[in-house]
Amino acid sequence: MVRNNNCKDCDILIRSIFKNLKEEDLKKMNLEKSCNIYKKGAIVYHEGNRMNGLFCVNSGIVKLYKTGIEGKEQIIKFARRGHLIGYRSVLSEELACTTAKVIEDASLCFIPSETMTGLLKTNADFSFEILQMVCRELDESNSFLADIAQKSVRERLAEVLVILSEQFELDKNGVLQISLTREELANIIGTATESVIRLLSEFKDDKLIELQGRKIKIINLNGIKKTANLY
Amino acid sequence: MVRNNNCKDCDILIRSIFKNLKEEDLKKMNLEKSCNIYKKGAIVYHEGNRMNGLFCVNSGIVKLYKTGIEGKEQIIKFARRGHLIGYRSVLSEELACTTAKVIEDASLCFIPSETMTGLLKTNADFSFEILQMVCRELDESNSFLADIAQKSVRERLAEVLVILSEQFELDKNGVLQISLTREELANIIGTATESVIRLLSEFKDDKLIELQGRKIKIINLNGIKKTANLY
DNA sequence: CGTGTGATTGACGCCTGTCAACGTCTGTGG
DNA sequence: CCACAGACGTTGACAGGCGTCAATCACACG
Repeated sequence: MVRNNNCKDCDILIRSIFKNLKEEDLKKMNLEKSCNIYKKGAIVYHEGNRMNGLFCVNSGIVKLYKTGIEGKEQIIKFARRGHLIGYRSVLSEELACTTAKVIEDASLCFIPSETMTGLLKTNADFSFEILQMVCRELDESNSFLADIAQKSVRERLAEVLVILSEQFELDKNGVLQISLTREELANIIGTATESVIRLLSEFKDDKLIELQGRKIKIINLNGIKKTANLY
Repeated sequence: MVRNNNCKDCDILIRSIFKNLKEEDLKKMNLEKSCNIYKKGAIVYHEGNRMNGLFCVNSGIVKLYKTGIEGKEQIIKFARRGHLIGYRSVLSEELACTTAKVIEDASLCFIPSETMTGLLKTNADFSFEILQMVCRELDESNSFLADIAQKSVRERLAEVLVILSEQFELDKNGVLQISLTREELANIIGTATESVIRLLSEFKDDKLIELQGRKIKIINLNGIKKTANLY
């Protein structure tokens, strides 16, 4: 199932990282890209794959993770509307170092390596934009590293709730708009599933959240921030 | 104390990240940069500082760290010959997110922001080179994140020994060519100083290493890799 | 020789991972 | 419509890894 939207009409391309593309760049990109629908559970690419392009997320959510000891997955990031995925391998010309799995039906645009590198070579503003994006990700990664290394599991879980509610917003009832299994929550912060379960129900007892299956309702965000040790 | 070496004669500039600079770029850089000596213990820049340039390490070792809970430092990286530091803040136009402290007398070249951004705007190859560097760092950070999150303190310490012996080589006797306090080792892997001390002496008992003060002699690298759970 | 920083060691106990059993829900096939 | 399998969630028991606290030692420096 292939949908070739016109890049000129794509508000993601126009606004975000691609906002510095000129008319002719957009035209070229439009011809060379291709847009696909991915169902929940689909693997976009696997760790170790040779990549010949990168993806831009139109809609849906894609989970990026590394496979660690004994197959345990370490979640690196949830990519959503406007995010690029797989660019690292294209740019550093290495094999994919993460796996990308769809956790909410997604529409992704595929941009071939040559298109990307062509843009980078000819458009300094675009290039700088990408550079800034990678720098921001680098800082996020380092910050999270420090948290994982220094905080208790309890603090980390609370912090993840804060981060997720910033990234995915809450609906009118305060329910977090991303649905994760307890195991996935555990794989973000590097702990056991059972620990997540126990801590979540402690948070519930503390009136910080309410739980209805995978739905997490944020009741007391400041309280959560406090238990996360964030100022 | 200022030393203005000529960039043309600097083998770091010629070889590494700057290898794609043209004659005229080098000349310009030579005029605009300045080279300083920093003594052990000196702070190059502080977390939160506004940066108006970045540094290239000529010699010595600079420790980059973030300050976390209750002032506990989380070491992100040891920068050495040929490495750039402080570039992230310059590129993403944000305040410094790490502190850079000299742990071995160092000579650093300061490159003003405008010089750097000028090069990025006009030299696509250079720009791409920088992009690749940041991508590599990003992957390193993510990989280390996964390790910290999933491995035991024992495994992490062993892994750090492996990484350090790759980055800083061993002298003819197998002694690691970087001198760190137990606390610094602890601050790399996110544990308590006492744990590092105990584990190091266990490693010694297991004939993996020998200790003479801060000197760590690697005896059985494969054994260390095994306890680090690396293949 | 006093002071300070770093290294060591021991005691203690909590946090957290592991194992196991069981409950719940959903989808599938008979 | 029911039975069953499989994935996920929950709870309890238990041990041990690792953090914390405190005391002591080693060494360098003014």
